[in-house]
Amino acid sequence: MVTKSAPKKSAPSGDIFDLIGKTENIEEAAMAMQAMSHPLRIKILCLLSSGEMMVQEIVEAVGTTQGNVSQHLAILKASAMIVSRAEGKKTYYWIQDKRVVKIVAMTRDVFCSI
Amino acid sequence: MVTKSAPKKSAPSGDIFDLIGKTENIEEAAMAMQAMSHPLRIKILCLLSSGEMMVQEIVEAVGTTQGNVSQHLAILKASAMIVSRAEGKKTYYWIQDKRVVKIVAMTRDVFCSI
DNA sequence: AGATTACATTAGATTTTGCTAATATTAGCA
DNA sequence: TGCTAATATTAGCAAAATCTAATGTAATCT
Repeated sequence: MVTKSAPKKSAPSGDIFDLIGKTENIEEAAMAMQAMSHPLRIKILCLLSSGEMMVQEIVEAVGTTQGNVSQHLAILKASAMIVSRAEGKKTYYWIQDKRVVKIVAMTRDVFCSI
Repeated sequence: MVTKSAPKKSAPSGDIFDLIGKTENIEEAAMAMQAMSHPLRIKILCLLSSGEMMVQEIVEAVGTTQGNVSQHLAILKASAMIVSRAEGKKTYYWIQDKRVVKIVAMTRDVFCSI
């Protein structure tokens, strides 16, 4: 995840299409997409779109085992989709960059028919 | 891919975040993400972002075998990322819904550091 | 300290994905 | 018709992803 405190893109215009056509970063983009390309992980991202949650809450919301949820949370965290904070026995996860939510929402908007 | 000739979303406000929180369509969104989550397929989408191309052009641009490119094109087409038109021996592929390009561009923008 | 709660990690089996190499198909041309 | 060009499809294998079930770890409580 790139913080926007300093300009990072090659073209400074701010146009989101600036990167298209370049062949750099393709691998990173593919890895990010892959982190999002699982129903359970998308569900977790949607849950976290309204704020932070602890693991047990996520487990109850998605309906699978705690171990499995931890695995998926680890994948999302490794790709910088989410961040976490430990508080006693509990760990809270949340989405730092709201653009992640926007990417998921756009994808649902474009590809889902309901 | 949902054409926008009629309202399809549950809330008519047009807000892209309307879908977040709902659990429908998660599978479809995950499948769409998965179709995009390969470096070669992202590269193809970026190539097609500036207009249609025939297979041989794509093969030359991405540097792999023709069979492999056809396989990836088939995956993109099956998920409605791209469409195609046969013209004699040639087949042209293109992106119909520019929001696909936007999703890819946003992902690169958010997750790539250059 | 011992028990419990909340979470992370691991191993192993299964499924899916992706590549290569070969073959099929279809259109146009000599 | 036979040949070539453009693309699609298939089989088989290697690698990656995913799940289940079990175990590890650290914090809290009695």
